[in-house]
Amino acid sequence: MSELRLYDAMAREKRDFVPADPGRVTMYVCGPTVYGRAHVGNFRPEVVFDVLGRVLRHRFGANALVHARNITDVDDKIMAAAEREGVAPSAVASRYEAAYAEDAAALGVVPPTLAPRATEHIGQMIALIERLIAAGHAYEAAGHALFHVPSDPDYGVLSRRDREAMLAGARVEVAPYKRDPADFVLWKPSAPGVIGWESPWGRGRPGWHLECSAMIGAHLGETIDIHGGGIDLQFPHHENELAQSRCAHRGVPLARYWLHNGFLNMGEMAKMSKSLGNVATVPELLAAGHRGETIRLALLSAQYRQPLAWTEALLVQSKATLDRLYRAAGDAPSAEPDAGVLDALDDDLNTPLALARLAAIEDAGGIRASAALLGLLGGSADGWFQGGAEDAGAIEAAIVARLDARKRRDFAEADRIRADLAEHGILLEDGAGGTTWRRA
RNA sequence: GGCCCGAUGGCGGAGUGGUGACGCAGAGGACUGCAAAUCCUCGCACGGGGGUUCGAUUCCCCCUCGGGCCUCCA
Repeated sequence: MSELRLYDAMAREKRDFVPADPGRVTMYVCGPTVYGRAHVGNFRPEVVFDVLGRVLRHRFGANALVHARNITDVDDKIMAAAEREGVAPSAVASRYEAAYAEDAAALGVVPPTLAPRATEHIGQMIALIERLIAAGHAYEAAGHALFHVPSDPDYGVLSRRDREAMLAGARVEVAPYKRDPADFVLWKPSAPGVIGWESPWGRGRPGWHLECSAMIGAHLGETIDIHGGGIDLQFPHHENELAQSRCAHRGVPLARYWLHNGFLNMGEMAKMSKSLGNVATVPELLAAGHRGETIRLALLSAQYRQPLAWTEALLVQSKATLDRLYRAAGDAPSAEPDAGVLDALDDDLNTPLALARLAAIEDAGGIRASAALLGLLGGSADGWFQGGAEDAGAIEAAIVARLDARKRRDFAEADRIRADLAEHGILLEDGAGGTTWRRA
């Protein structure tokens, strides 16, 4: 077996993946702020780290992985949405948390081991701030608690930001109560009537970066193996998270490997969406006739760090690829995964190469087992080709009528029946064992 | 403006200092009443300009274009 190698943003190179404890591999991926329906791009990390989870379980054992993905359920955008709708922020949060789970499930994502919510860890967050203040890394000012960036000589190691350049390019006015322009909020005051919790610094709510540090500490430990998220989160979110945790934990690093997925390039879709006044969400894509597994394959068609051009054509192509794979896999039970596919995934999750090798596998059981590492081909071939079609009985009847016509050599009638079915999205195939049908 | 990443055939996308995977689409053939599926064959692409080198798509520099970040966007 080859070594699993992952590109670590901290080292800026691929490194052999060696967990601190092979019996308990810990992975934390930044999850959604639940203020609205997430679009497909939001699910790239979800699918990518789901594949990584599958690879890790294959390598270290089915129960060896602890995979946490947070839900940010307190945030100004949630409050704004609640305000608009005249409902409680918790109502907005729980609605979109459910929607997120539903969309992720449609893409074949295994629910993470843990899905902690920010609002359920306020106590831990307050305790973390107190530790930071006691250690001289944070201070209180005007009802806020702030992290003092100059107190941390290692600040910036992850994103390698040049402090001067950062300040020069700052687009946002510096709040007057900050001791240093780079200081960031750990806790901020809540006005009466809006969501908030009592704290040593008055009634308020946590800053964005704090929850991840607190929940990682509470559920996974001081140092985790893998920390993941979108490339946009590298700075400031992960940098700040890292600084908070390291400073609160005597300099112990927060994560051993930092992974960031690239963005979907929404060029064409964005244009399409713009004219429709919305963005491409999973339910919209499903309603347009694309299946979750098709969307999943499309999301895996580029290596996760690369940008991926997201287009309608990509979905059409992904569907055709699945047709072929399901046909090749048939009803074979899962066997052993292919070494070539494993090697490709071991090389920093090279999913396009894995897909290429998957296409070359001869043995059906090997196809299924290998596809399972990618979270594909989870269903039966019949389910893929015929599932969801309405009125299978009528289709069967039409097939019988067509066979009868063919026996009479009335090919005009036979072709008319076939064309009629095709108009309803049903394709016929005359094989050696008789005529079968499938959805277009 | 600063920092960072990307640019490969019609499309998606691997990979590499020395004859450029794979998939989808397309073309031709076999098969079929005709199709579909399957099998065989084919298309000969590394953004532009310099440089290093015996040789660059691969390394270096510049340019162009696209994307990300620059305090709460996956």
